[in-house]
Amino acid sequence: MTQEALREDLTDECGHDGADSSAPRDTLVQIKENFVDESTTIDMAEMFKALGDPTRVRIIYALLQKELCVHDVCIVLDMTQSAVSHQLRYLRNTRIVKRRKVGKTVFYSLDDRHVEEIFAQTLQHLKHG
Amino acid sequence: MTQEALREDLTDECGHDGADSSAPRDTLVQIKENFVDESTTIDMAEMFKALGDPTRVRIIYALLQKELCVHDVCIVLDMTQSAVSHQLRYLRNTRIVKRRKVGKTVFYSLDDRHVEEIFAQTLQHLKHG
DNA sequence: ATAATATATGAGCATATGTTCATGTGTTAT
DNA sequence: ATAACACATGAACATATGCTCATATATTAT
Repeated sequence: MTQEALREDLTDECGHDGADSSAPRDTLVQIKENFVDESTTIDMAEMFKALGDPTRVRIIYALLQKELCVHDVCIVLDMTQSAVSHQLRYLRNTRIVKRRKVGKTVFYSLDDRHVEEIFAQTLQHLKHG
Repeated sequence: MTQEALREDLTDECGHDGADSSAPRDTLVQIKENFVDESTTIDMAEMFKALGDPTRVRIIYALLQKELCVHDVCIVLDMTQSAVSHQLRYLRNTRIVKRRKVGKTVFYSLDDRHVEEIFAQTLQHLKHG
């Protein structure tokens, strides 16, 4: 998208008449251009959504400590096998966890070292607040 | 909660008969004990949930670059004032953004340096995948 | 005071989410 | 082959979410 096109696109959608915005229009155009592409924005939101549930947070906390089979996750979280399995699938689709099958048992573990960092940063944020 | 009580609590909820779990029971007890407290778990999930929406991700991206008034966020995101205002409130309640009022204008900015780190880590995760 | 501007918010609605329940699939044991 | 076990999954249901619409609040200008 050209800078021209973006400029045209900056018509007002806010129910204002556009007489004044506190930042100069060029600055706003610049901010819009500096965005990562839309698909990445959506992917980031998907990633955070995957982490944005207490059950999934607890699963990740467990897997941070040790690779576990579905059965053991059920025990640690005290939840039904179905609920846990659904959530593990969710986390697998987001590439947060991975599987390893041994006979009829499926072991889950974290698929990414970044998750640990993200958790650490978030804990810092919560303490700071 | 004592270790005894936890051990008692580890009855099977998964529709299994508990004959075998791949990790020894003591290990599972240990994993359960190493959890951060439940309220922190919930807070973390709340935090991620706040980041887990494309609109809010875009707002944060904008504010990462520059403090902006509500009106300007509307322009940059091309969304209605109401929708933006609702989302800003959400982010404010989660302490991700803060307000600064000047006359009738309200400027929003990020309330926490950790958010930038979390975003960076998450982008790394997405590239890795 | 009246109007205009900037933002905030409650209600309503369509869609998404998380769990349960029932059942399916794949593996091991007898 | 049959049963038992470990896990996966579709349907259904209650609740949560994100937007729109209308309206409220607060500040500034005339």
